[in-house]
Amino acid sequence: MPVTIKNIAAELGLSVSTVSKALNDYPDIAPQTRQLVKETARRMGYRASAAARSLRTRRTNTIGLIFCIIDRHLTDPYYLDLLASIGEECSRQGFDLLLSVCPDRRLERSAYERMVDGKRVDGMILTGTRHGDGRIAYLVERGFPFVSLGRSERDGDFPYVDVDGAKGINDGVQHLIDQGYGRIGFVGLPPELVCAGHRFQGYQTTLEKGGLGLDPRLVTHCDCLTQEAGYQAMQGLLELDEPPDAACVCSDVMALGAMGAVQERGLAMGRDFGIVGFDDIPMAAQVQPPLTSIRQPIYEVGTRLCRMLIKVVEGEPLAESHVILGPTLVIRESSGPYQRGWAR
Amino acid sequence: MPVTIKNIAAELGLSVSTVSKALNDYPDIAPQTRQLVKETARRMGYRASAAARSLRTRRTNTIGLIFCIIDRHLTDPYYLDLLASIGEECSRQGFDLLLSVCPDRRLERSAYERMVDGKRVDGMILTGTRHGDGRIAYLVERGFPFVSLGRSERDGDFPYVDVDGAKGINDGVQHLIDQGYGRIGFVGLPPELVCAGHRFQGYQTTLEKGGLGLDPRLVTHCDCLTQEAGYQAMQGLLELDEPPDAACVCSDVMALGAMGAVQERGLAMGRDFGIVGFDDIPMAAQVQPPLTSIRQPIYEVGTRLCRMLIKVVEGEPLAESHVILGPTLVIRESSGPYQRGWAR
DNA sequence: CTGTTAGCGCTTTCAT
DNA sequence: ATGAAAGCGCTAACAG
Repeated sequence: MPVTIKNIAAELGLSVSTVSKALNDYPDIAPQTRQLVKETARRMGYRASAAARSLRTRRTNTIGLIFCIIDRHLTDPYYLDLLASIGEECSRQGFDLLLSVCPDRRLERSAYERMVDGKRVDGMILTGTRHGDGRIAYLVERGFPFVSLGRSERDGDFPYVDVDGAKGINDGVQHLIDQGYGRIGFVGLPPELVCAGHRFQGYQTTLEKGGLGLDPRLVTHCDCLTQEAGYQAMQGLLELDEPPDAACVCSDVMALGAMGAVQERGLAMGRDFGIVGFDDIPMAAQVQPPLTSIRQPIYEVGTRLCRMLIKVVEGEPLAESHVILGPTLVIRESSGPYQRGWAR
Repeated sequence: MPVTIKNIAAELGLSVSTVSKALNDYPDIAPQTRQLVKETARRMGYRASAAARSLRTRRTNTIGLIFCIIDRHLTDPYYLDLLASIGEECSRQGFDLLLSVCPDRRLERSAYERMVDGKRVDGMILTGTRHGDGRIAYLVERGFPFVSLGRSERDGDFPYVDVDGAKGINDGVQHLIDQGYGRIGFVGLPPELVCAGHRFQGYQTTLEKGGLGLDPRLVTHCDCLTQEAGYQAMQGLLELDEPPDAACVCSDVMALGAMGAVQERGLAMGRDFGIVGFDDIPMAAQVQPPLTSIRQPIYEVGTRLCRMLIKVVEGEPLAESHVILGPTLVIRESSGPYQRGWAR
């Protein structure tokens, strides 16, 4: 039998409203009464009913997160860190995290409706903004608080945290150029993702800056962020008449697949062929050869997203609502100095 | 302005109860009325308020999951699959998943109280049962529905799904023996975990069965499931006067660290020294040499846990409440046939 | 078949 | 400083 505010009131011969006020630190309650009530509550093992409170206050102290697992297969370790960082920050702030894993893009909309219209959460965190993102349109239309990981076309409308993908790829491509690679391919993210474009821009700009023309045949992308897709994409590049001698691959998981394709051809990774990945997942340091990768400060991203959202939910002003964090190039052996024909 | 049942009633000139019943498919409602109500609800964009409904029905349609990230550092990919499988099954069944990431064991209790006593969830999924597990005691005492991933001392009290760790380790150790390794070490899980004991038993039994005595100096464990801990543990084993020539390591993440320690000594993995890991995380297939590992059917575990819990919550009987699933040995190169002194 | 009524547990005016 | 009362949105007896 759960103990309610009413039980406490009865126990103490007080009214429920007094008890409620005491518990919530209202000023117009005698200090001793407050003390007494709080103690009794603890003694009786009282916990406010989340449903009742939320019905009354229209606040749930919960934030929502929906992962649509096709969009990036949930196996990507990237997501674990994101989740851990968001979860930890939530917990520090006394918030809960309502997570929905949606196995199909067609169910995504209704997952959002469940959370938002069903008033299960106070705010949402969006990840992986897309071009013409229906989720953003929906949330903006509803006037529902949210923050996103990633910019979009509707920049002014909402707060976001993003990682500077152009800068990241720039560093990666420049590094490949510096290592002597001259024909650098690009394996991009699914084009529907807004960040896919930023990264491509970084590629394009850096090639031009480095005096290497952009050969469109060297540009490809994956439709999902899996190793298999990376493998296929790299296969495609290697089968060209004039294949690349290096590639920037926009996710480490994809890059692992790409490395497989390269090695399968008997090319020596980091000599005949250079690869730079993106994300710097733990596995990057473990594979053979270790994968050079563009590290996202994902823990900080998650923490800041969460903090910003809670501020928005509580009606506090945001110091900065559009945050762009810098990635870091982590150099390992997959991008060693080019030694043409080393393996032959 | 959110649309409520009352608005629909007003719109249609019906009573709220009729609308409610129509929406919830009560039998005593005229088919046409039901139809009309449902249509209007959709047209007006109605979504039942989760709080109101849950206050009334005492059901939240939400299940709870708390990760205490020291117990197994959340970076372990194992957790992603578990989460994905639980999340997906939840979503299929129309349930939400309330996740709490608790950064400190001391906060664990209050995380449970928030969810359970605050009636935020209908049931809980526990992972990583421990000896004298306070969480189990608490939930049993409260009479709160839960299922656990892993057995415990209080077996009869609650439903669980577990993986047969003894069998898994048995297969792994036997495989090492078959490959010609004769001095097989053991790097165990934190001893507080119930499954740590099962796995050790598997080790012990198999050694005896194989006629190899158990040398206690070859048995060690990690206090947390990180690569670093695995590295340290293996260091310890290799520094012995008579070091092992192989080891069974109870988690792949730990095993990766262990491999590092082995290779650092100039030993050839899979020739001088054999390693078998546990979990079969994706990285296992990617490292050099690929890691032989005992695969847990983690996706099935998650799905079944979720299904069982929902049954319990809905008061349906469980066909089987104690499920033990079999692991599978996935043989790769880290446990190649022993070739003493190959590297020298 | 439909409507009336009561109340889930809590917060919040407004009186006292 | 405390209490009475209303009501958040919904469901579930019970009448009609």
